[in-house]
Amino acid sequence: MAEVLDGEHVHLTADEVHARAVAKLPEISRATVYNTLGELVTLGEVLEVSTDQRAKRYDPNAHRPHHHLVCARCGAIRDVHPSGNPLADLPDSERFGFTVSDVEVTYRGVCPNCAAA
Amino acid sequence: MAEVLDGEHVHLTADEVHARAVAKLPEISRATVYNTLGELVTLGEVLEVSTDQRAKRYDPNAHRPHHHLVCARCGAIRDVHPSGNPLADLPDSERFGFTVSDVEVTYRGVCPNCAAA
DNA sequence: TCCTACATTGGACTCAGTCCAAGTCAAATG
DNA sequence: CATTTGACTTGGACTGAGTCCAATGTAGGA
Repeated sequence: MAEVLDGEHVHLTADEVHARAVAKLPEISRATVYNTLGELVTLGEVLEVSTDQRAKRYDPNAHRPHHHLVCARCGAIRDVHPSGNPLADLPDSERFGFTVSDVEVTYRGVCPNCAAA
Repeated sequence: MAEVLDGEHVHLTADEVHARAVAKLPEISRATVYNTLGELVTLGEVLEVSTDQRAKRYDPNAHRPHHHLVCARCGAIRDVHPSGNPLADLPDSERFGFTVSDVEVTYRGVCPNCAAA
């Protein structure tokens, strides 16, 4: 089942993952897809991305740290590798006692497609 | 109705906003709260924050640019003002033709409360 | 006073995600 | 080989957040 996501450099919703899974295992249920995605997420194999859209998206590219560029109109997502490490930009005085383990940077804008339309 | 959010430096869900609104205008409906929140968002008076939780949260502090520190356990949110400007860290070559207008940085970690528990 | 325009209501609806009892299968055991 | 056990899967019901819309209420203008 993991193969469904593998090699895809796109960011699918759970339903899209389900649709693809069905192509290979016609009997597979949504519950199983959610279970498996959940596992993959806790294993760190896959990343959950919550955009402004309703549905979460799943990012198979969990191994290379990267950020996301989201189109505010159509919701398209691109991976992006900025320079700089925003974690370093957060001084202790701004941590309020939190144990900060992760940063997630989301750039918002309008993609070329939507800008043209 | 805007007053409900005003002065609150917390990040309420729409339902919490509704609950507070009811305290002042007992007849107010959820639909109205969503309408008003939507307007405030497009006016730029209020910020929508999507965490990993299911419900979006609304941030009344839209005027000072800031980022968020989210507790992965309890979902608590704190405003945070890091140094540095991550927009500048995104070279043109990583913009893929997008018109990038905004960055949103979310630090994830565990808050002191949850760490203690 | 009556009309019109518009915001508000409440309730039905959608959609993503979760839950759970029942079913299925395969490996382990007798 | 037959049976038990345990883990995985199923499908369908359920929940919670958000949206939609027809009906109602209200304010202001003629």
